[in-house]
Amino acid sequence: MAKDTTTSVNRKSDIISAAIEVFAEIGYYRATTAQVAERAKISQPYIFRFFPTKEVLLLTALEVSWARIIESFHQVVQSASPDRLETDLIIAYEQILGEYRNEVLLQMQAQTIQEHSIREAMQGGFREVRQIVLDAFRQADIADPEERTMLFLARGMLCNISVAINLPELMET
Amino acid sequence: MAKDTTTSVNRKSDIISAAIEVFAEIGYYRATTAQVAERAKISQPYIFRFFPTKEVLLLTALEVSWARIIESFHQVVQSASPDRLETDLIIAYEQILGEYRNEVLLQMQAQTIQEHSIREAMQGGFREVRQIVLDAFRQADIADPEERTMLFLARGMLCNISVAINLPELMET
DNA sequence: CAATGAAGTAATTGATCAATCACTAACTTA
DNA sequence: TAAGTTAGTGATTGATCAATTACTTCATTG
Repeated sequence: MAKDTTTSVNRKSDIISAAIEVFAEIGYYRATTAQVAERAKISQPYIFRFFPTKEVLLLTALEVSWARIIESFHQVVQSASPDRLETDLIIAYEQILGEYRNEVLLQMQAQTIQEHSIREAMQGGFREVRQIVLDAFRQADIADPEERTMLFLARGMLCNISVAINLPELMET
Repeated sequence: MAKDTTTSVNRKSDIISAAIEVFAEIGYYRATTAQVAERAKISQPYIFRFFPTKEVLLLTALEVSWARIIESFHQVVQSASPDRLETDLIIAYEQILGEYRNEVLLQMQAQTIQEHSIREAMQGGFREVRQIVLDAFRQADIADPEERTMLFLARGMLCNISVAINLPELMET
């Protein structure tokens, strides 16, 4: 059978992509499942064939966004030379911020969502990213790797805010 | 006339305080005006005698939270010696995070709210805090004041996240 | 071709919520 | 004391939304 280009290969990933966009643009609580469905070009009830609740959809979207950062950092750490390590990690993160801005905006929202499953996903994501960076800094014999890791993450979070509220001077040096 | 301790001196500030708590705990969009009213010990409709909309209430709460940080930083800058400046600013911010955690959580939420008035309040708050710190660093002849200001703000934002998602290792060095 | 199942939707529901309305009770002042 | 003002509430409303139900359409297969 020839591939039908009018039909998506994977409806579930369509819904996740739509949810990332709509949740990021409108806010998780204010966004409606009808808006997600419209973006994914399906009917609103069909979302619930793939996700039992709106919250599980958010959780899945969050996991996708963390996986992208973690995978990207793993690749940098594998291939970068020790003296380019931090620079290349910064470049990788800036690329994610440019190409997957909505995933970062979603993570920012999730920082203040109190639901247990969301909190766990955020803790897990931050913990893993921190560990990857810290291990890489140690491997590269960078001095004071804990502080350098903290400052790397801190700059990243300020960069997020600078993008989110459109205030570039926050990152000026 | 003797002060009636069963009656609040200022209902409006009661409502703002209640809103900061409820919005921070539950999330602005998910929190209801009825919950704010309950916390402020008034009826739900009475909120709308003081604030035309829920959004204006959020805006007012945000302005209160920024004013607290700005005032505190102004005091530190006025009284601190140049070599204690950054340390004292950090102490001041940590005290705010301890005593007025909810105001910081509210600001974190507002970072991803797109409404124009909220966005403006966030830009204005960040701009003013950055300017206070930058001016103080320059006055104290701190080297590379722009970068030091950026790193000061960055550490603050990571500290916010560390508190919000309860992951203290994010700030370990 | 009848039966099965996959893919999808229209219509509905029950709950929730911001905002309004209509009202009362207690003060204040001329 | 009558008239007006301030402080406040109960009841309602119109809109919105997550989730469910009951259905349709179409392709496959025995």
